[in-house]
Amino acid sequence: MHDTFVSNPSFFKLDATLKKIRNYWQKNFDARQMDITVDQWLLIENLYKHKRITHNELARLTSKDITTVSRIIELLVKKDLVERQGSTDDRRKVFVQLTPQGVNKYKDVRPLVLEMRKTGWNNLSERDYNELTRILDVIYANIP
Amino acid sequence: MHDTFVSNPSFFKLDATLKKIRNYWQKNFDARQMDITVDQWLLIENLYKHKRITHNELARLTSKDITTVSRIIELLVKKDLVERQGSTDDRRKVFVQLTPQGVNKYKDVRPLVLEMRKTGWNNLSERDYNELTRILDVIYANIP
DNA sequence: TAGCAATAGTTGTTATAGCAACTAATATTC
DNA sequence: GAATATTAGTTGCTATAACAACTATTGCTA
Repeated sequence: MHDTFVSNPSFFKLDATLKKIRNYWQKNFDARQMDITVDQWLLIENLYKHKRITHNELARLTSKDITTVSRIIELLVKKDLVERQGSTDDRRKVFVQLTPQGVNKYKDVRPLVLEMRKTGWNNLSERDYNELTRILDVIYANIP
Repeated sequence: MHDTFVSNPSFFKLDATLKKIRNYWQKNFDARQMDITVDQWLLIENLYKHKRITHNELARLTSKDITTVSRIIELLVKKDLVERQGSTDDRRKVFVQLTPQGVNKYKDVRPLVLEMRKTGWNNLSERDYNELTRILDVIYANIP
């Protein structure tokens, strides 16, 4: 393995790309008055898909710290997009689900997200997508 | 382009991979009492390479907001790793450079960083590295 | 079954990220 | 050359990230 390869700047490149995507998403959310952040969207997306899950599961699904999830959920509850329900069989658990307004928010934002994903993948093939996925998966698995 | 491709979760995967790398780096920094954060390291690395630059240039080089750079530099100054010098020809500018302790910090941390980069690229080839770089560059360029 | 360990979640603290508003200095333009 | 625009940097604010410490509950085990 070459030294230039070992001392590669991929961390920087990953970080820069992610920041660019995140800023682009946020600017579009703001421009269309969606009144949510990118990470709030990620939680909404998962709640739409999984209907009714705990903070813990949501944290695992989104690769977020449970404290971060707890605080984002708090903001979403304040916006009436999400509601919490204590579990009856295990009273430590708190279930979370979208309110009707939360479901509407999902449906409002979703087309914009698809559009932006398309923009990001412009000039790239499905093979490129598979390559990126494969490489990131290997890196992820390499790290203890 | 397939719908599954358009609705791909690459943002999530990028985010998850970057978090894993960042946490791994931070844990190793902490374990060896390096007393810096990952982003502080990124600034130190750039300051070592460029010797004496302004906040603005540092922000551009690291893809960070200038306010973020300003605050990280503040922390590094408190640790005596970095010193600021007002420019004489343009008194708006502030030049930043490593102190001797800052240079020592770079030399202390550098081998660990190379080791961790190697770990991340385990089971991957130089071709994979070039593919990742290419794909991320295209995504970056796609986004307005 | 009493004591201890593990789990779910919250709160406090520090760091990074980005926007807006601000100061100070320099550049532009009429 | 004076008014205006632009640029470099700081400060205030809100959001996300991660760790530590904490409460409440549940599970395990001697």
